[in-house]
Amino acid sequence: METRELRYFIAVAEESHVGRAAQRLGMAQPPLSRAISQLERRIGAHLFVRSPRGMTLTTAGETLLREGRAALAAVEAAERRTRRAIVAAGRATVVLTAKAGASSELMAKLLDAYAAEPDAVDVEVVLSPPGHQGPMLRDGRADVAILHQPFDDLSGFDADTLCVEDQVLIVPAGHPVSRAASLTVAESRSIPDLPPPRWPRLDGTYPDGPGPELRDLTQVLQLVRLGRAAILMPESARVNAGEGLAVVPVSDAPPVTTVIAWPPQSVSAGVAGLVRTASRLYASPRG
Amino acid sequence: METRELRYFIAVAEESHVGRAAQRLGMAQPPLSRAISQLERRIGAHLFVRSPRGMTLTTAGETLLREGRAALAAVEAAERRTRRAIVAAGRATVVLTAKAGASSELMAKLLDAYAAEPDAVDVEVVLSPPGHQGPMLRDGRADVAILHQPFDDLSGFDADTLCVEDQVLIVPAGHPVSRAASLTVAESRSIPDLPPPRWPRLDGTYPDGPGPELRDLTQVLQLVRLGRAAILMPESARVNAGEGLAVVPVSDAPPVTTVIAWPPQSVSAGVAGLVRTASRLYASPRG
DNA sequence: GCAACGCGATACCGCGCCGGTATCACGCGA
DNA sequence: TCGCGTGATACCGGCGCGGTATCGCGTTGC
Repeated sequence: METRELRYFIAVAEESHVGRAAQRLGMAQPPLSRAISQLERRIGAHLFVRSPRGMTLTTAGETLLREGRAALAAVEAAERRTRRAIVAAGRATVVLTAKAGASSELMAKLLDAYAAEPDAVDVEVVLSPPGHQGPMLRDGRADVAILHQPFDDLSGFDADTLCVEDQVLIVPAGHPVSRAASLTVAESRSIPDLPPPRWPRLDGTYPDGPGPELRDLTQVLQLVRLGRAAILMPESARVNAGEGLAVVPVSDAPPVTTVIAWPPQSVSAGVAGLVRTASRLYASPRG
Repeated sequence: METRELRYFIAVAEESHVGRAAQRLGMAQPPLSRAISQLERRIGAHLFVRSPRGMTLTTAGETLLREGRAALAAVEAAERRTRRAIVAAGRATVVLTAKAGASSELMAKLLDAYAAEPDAVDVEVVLSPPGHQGPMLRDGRADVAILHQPFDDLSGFDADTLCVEDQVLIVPAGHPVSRAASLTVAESRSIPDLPPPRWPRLDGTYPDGPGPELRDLTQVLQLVRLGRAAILMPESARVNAGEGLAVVPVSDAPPVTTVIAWPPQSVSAGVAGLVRTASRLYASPRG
């Protein structure tokens, strides 16, 4: 199977409509229709059931969609990382991605310690909204990531645990809720004038809701200070908090585990060194 | 990048020689040469350094070889699993692979328990030599596997622990070594007339050495009875041992952990059910 | 009940790309 | 210096991809 066929199949499967898929792929409908038929003939299975309303996946088709997405991501990851492996000024580079604004103290310590290593390579840090790190690691935009359990999906990655923390609700100082002894997660989500902020989805759009649209931690702390939002965060965020903020314990919030994760088939010297440094600093290997 | 290009690249990288790679691919040398040049131009990096002795990988090339092998395996896995997902007689099938002959009691229990589930699908069991299970899971010849730490590479798989056992050396009854109170691994490998057996590599060939060539546990136990070999195995193998065999503890052999493993992007209903049953029976999830 | 619409499939065509043969350029060893 | 082995280039033929035009068919609307 060629990646071209896989791309075509995924487009049709996602659109459930050959015409729209063709449009998305920038081609005409008939060749796409034919390509899908050829793929079905080569695989030896019907991938879609045709109806006058469009195309629906069969069981085999669902399998190919699930597996094919991962496979296509792997191919694109291989290409991206190869392109990035071109030695720039005699020195390779590693791309590390993390939640924007979070765990800044931990990351500063890690990067400083790694930079002091004799064989350290340059580390490019890419900060992105929560939940975007896993996909970046999977499709090769990053080589190594700081992830957070239980929020991020670690499946397919190797990982070392860096730290475990409880979560607290950060609210504007002086707000009535700041005097509460403790809250539940459900309560923290339904404070009338302090809606939880909204983070962008993978495609960059935002879910509906009353909360403000955000991209990083600086923005959210500013909004909390302005009395426009409340946010559930690991305790360590308190050190960045400063004036104008108060902290309320949340009784039933799960503890959050910060890990350093990497795709196992992608251990360049840079990634290995970075992980080794992290393990040395935080010493509690897992994977 | 197309999988055709990836296959060509991997062949040339592995052969370090365009001509031999072309022969292996069943094509002439010039188009392969051109395809590699095109790939390099499209990626924007030199993947090989050309010498009059052949082709050597650059750093970028090494990255593409490492990542590309995994990516190609993922594509082939997608295709194989799709082909297998064709509903056969109204019933899907799951392929489970395990070391030939080993852990038969555990597997029998697992398969019986699963077959009793209301929504169980057919399970095809594929027994293969030690070390072949991981690759089969990676390239889609199997959906779920019984693996053994620390021998098998679990990276990229999700897994649940089933049991942990110590290892013992199985020797012919009456052999002088059977009267030893305990041995080290090094000692167990160097008993003059009882060489460790040889298992096939992934390509089916055997490493050099004095020991007999084997493919499954039945063969090895027979050979041990005949006084031709000694083998290091988990304790549970004793139950299959029967007459003519003796067991010697091995002091420094690492304990072996039996796990059920599966590729995270490939959780069909059958795999999920099988894993659920295994966890229920052995209850010690690992992630 | 019939016409119009929307869906995917088919027919046909042209061109680009892939793979083939023949040959070249070049470094190395005899 | 010549021959050998390496990969690269030149050129050609055919397959396959993608394009336009059109069909078959089921659904929907009046």
